[in-house]
Amino acid sequence: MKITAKNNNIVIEELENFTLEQTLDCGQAFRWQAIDETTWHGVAFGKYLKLGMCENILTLYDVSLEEFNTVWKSYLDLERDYKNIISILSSDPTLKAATSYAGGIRILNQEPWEALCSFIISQNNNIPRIKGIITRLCENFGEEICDGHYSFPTAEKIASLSLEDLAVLRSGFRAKYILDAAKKVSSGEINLEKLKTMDIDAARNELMTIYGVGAKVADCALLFGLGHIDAFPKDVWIKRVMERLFDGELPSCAKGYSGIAQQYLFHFARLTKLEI
DNA sequence: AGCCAGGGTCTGC
DNA sequence: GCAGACCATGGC
Repeated sequence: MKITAKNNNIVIEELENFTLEQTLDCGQAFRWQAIDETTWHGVAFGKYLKLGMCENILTLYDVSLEEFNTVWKSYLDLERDYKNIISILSSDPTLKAATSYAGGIRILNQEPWEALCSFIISQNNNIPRIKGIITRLCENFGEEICDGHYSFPTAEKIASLSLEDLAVLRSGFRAKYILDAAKKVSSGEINLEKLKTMDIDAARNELMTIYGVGAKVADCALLFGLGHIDAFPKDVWIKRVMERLFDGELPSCAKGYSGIAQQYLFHFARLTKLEI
């Protein structure tokens, strides 16, 4: 991986195990849109980003080296050695097959509150509708960053709202869960930053004190927002995978990387519908 | 048209 | 501890 700054852009060459479509549209984040075949844009950490990829060259448009180093390098998980992880996972034939379908996925390091709130919305829901609800959440209660692009609203902002205010989301029974999470986070009753360094089981237990947060939603927050790379969220697809392909348990080679394995398997399962 | 969706809570055994 | 009803909404 070779990083250079030119013409207000950041250009990353020799980047392997990364594709925009798989990373930005694999169901781990819900706010990225394709502009054309090679270009995507969206908002994270309150900043708008447009990025494009041709061959194995990634370009982040209109980004300073400082912004890249402090925000996007970590967000896109560019420093993790996925090549090595894939080779470790590949000692199991099923995981190897999954990585061959989904080898361009990176686990995004999202903002803790955005990840938690997004996956509360995700429960018993489908990805297109999740995206719609989150779009309305940001457009109604976030800040406009540049034309038509909004930040994810803070927990404080949402905590100041009522259930009636949230009706515009059309999020159904999830609205009361969103409110409770926002209140617990904004009051400091739950300190998301602290959960990053906490033992994963203790952190999960704290998250599950939120009304409407069970093990699966908690594990998504841990994996996608709190840096717990060994969290293993079990949604309906992963449950099918575990039953049909693994006899209930992940192979031992996935130890320490179960979150990454999980995302490869999720993408693989949805893509193939397990009709394999 | 009806099943399903990156589930969780509550109730009743 | 565990199965089953129920929860809102809309994508396909």
